[in-house]
Amino acid sequence: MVEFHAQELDDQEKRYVLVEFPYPSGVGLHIGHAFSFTGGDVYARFERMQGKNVLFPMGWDAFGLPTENYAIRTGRKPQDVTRENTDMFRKQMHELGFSFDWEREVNTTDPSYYQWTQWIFIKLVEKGLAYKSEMPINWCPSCKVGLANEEVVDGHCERCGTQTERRTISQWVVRITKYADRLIDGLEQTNFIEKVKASQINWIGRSEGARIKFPVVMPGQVEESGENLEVFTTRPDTLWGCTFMVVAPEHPLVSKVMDNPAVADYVERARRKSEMERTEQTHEKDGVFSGLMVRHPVTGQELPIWISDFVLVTYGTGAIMAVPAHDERDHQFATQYGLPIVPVIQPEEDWYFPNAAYTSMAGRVVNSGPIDGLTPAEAIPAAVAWLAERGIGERAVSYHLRDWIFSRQHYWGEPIPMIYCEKCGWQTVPEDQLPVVLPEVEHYKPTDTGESPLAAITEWVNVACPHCGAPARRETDTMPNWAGSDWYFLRFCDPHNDHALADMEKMRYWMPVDVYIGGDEHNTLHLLYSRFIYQFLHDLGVVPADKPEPYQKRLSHGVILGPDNQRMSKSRGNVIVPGEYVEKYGADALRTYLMFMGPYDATMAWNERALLGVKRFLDKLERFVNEHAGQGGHSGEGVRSAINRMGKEVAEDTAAFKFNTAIAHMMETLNTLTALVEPVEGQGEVVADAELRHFAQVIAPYAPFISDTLWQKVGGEGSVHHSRWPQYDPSLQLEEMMVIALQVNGKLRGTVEVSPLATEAEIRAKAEVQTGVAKFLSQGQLLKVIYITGRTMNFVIRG
RNA sequence: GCCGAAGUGGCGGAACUGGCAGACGCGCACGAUUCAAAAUUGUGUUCCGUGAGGAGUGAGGGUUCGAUUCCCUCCUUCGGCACCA
Repeated sequence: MVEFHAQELDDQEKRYVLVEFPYPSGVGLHIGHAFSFTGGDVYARFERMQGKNVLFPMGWDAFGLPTENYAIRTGRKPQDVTRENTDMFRKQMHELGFSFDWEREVNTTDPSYYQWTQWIFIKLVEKGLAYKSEMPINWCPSCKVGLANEEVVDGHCERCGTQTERRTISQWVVRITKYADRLIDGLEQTNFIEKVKASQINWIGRSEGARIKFPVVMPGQVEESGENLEVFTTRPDTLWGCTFMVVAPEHPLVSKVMDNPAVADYVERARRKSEMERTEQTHEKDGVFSGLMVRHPVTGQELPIWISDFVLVTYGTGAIMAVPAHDERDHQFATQYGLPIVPVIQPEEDWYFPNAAYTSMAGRVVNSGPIDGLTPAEAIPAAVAWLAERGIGERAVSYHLRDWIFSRQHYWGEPIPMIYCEKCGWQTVPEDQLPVVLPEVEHYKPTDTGESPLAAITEWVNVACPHCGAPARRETDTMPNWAGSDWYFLRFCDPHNDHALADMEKMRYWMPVDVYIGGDEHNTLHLLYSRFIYQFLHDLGVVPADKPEPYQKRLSHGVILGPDNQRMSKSRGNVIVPGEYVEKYGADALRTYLMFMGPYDATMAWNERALLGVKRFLDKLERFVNEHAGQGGHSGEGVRSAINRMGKEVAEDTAAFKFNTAIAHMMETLNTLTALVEPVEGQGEVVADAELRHFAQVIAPYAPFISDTLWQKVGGEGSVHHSRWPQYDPSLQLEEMMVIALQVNGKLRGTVEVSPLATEAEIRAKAEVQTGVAKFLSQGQLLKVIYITGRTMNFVIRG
């Protein structure tokens, strides 16, 4: 098999083609891998044949729970399991003919790799972007382990199915929210498809509005306590319609009234509710009056503060001003507890407020002092300005995006390179002591305390404080799965560097990734996290200053369903394993079929009959080449023009990732050739080796194995994969006749065959005598004739 | 609810910036080859109609000589987010 390596700092044009590196699971490559990698491989091979210097790397995102679980279950070392799995994946990738540059293979579990993952974390700490905080986690009482959100399925532990609960433990948190605006703005410099941009923007969830202070009045008192309840709202124009306040059960103010048994009871019930129940949209809003009041900062009215878990402590300030006339949730709550509803927007249509909230932005503001008469859109900035002048409120922005919990209580991940000293607090591990190597041990079972299994390894945990030398302890949590994949595209530029994550000049040459192929499931989190880390590294000055974004283009490949049109799963028994089909039909047939199934980004069902059809095509091509190889002489005109056109069409489609139509063109061309060589009155057209070589080249990216065999059979030198794509010759197409569609009043009435050199008048003369057309022309008055070059002639008549 | 994508034969899907709708493949039908079957191979295959012809790209309107393509109104499906104030 031919090997492929990217050239270092070459003066050729570069192309960095990246497919998401896989998690090497124990079951081997699945069909989804085969599908997405084949797309990347076809494109990479095609670009090489266009003369580009292509970087098409592969590696392993090998930290992760399945390996850890498997290791725990079987008592084996995750390191060994990973090695076996990656060996299997690599072998299967070879069988499928993927042209990865294996000299650049990386593995996130390799200490020489995660040294730099740890280095990035240290930089985050140094820049104040990572901090330790008490954060709630999902806890599985059966596995005795903290779970990441993605490990909780419908409120249950992904591994054992036990219902999870929430616990609060101290964790490392990364301030991704600081980059929220940059992560939105940076999208403008990419050409991701709309879907991907939208999901990123959606996830960040930026909303503009105001923060407003409401002075708190303690129970039984008339005077304000001096304390303020601050709320965030996107509708400051409705402030005058606020009739009560609601705070989340976890809001600090609530602790002051916990001696109220009704409050204590409600807070306890809310705490026990699972995340599922709390976010269930349909669940009834219940709450409890706190006994506290606020003074409306504008009207001076006293308003009650309620406690309810429909208000989230994690968003805004954890407290809201309720405007039941103009917010559905507030309306529902007010109706339930008989709280007043005061409209302050006059709707354009009839509206009966006790029935529903009027949330539209159409209408006029009323009963609102300084902003009366304005439309809500005008009133929002006016209200903010008015409040700001009086020190009551100010413009504010809020995000759905939350800071990123970076700790995992697992063994099989990158150790977080931090040391805790009683005297000095948290210290980063000095850079020259990186990597902090994950110790290989016999027992890496989870502990009862919720700590990572690493906590049990005292000889590893106990260490001198890097600052004062006193006895200290290592952080025993590890990093999340995302950590290693946040920056791997940089490492591919320079995978063996031991002084830096990658050499600046090499990154300058290769970055950004030109095309990044991956699944929809990574369009939000992985893409956001890795863009954030890249932007952070950009601020550090360790990646090229003129490249603010890591990925130029993002392509999300589709999904292959089982033959039953359902998602593949073991339980359904509809799983398709690529290896089986490589054996049965060959890698070329499987690859070509996968690319032929439909658009690259579509969801499509597996169909073995259709695969057989592709196999038939390849066999037919092989037979055709064998029959015609070494004939000598020159190909006929029809043959030359068909092959010439195919080269152009396949190139255009492949470059645009329209693999299905590219293959259709090849099939069509083979059908044409078969017809052309058929003897008509004695002699069919000749097919010379030169044209057969072109065919081998054009199919080479799709069917790398047989194309090379065919190439050599028809006199190709070396490997077809090192050859240059056949040149398109426009002059060959000039000899072909054109078929012009003839219309009368836009309806097809016939066709006429003309030379490409024919003038409009000549075509018209031929067309007018065409029976289908002539019939109509004689019946009516000709108004005008519209000719679209090379396509249509339309006769507009009346009568 | 918000955001995004998409509705074309029996099926997967083609159709460049408005210009022959159904390329290519699957399936199906009939034929060739075969003792027979498989494999291979030929022809046909949007629907209605014997035919001339007519209808037709989710539904309804519009613009245009001409609309799968552009505009408006609606319907449906899929995907993401969602008590986010």
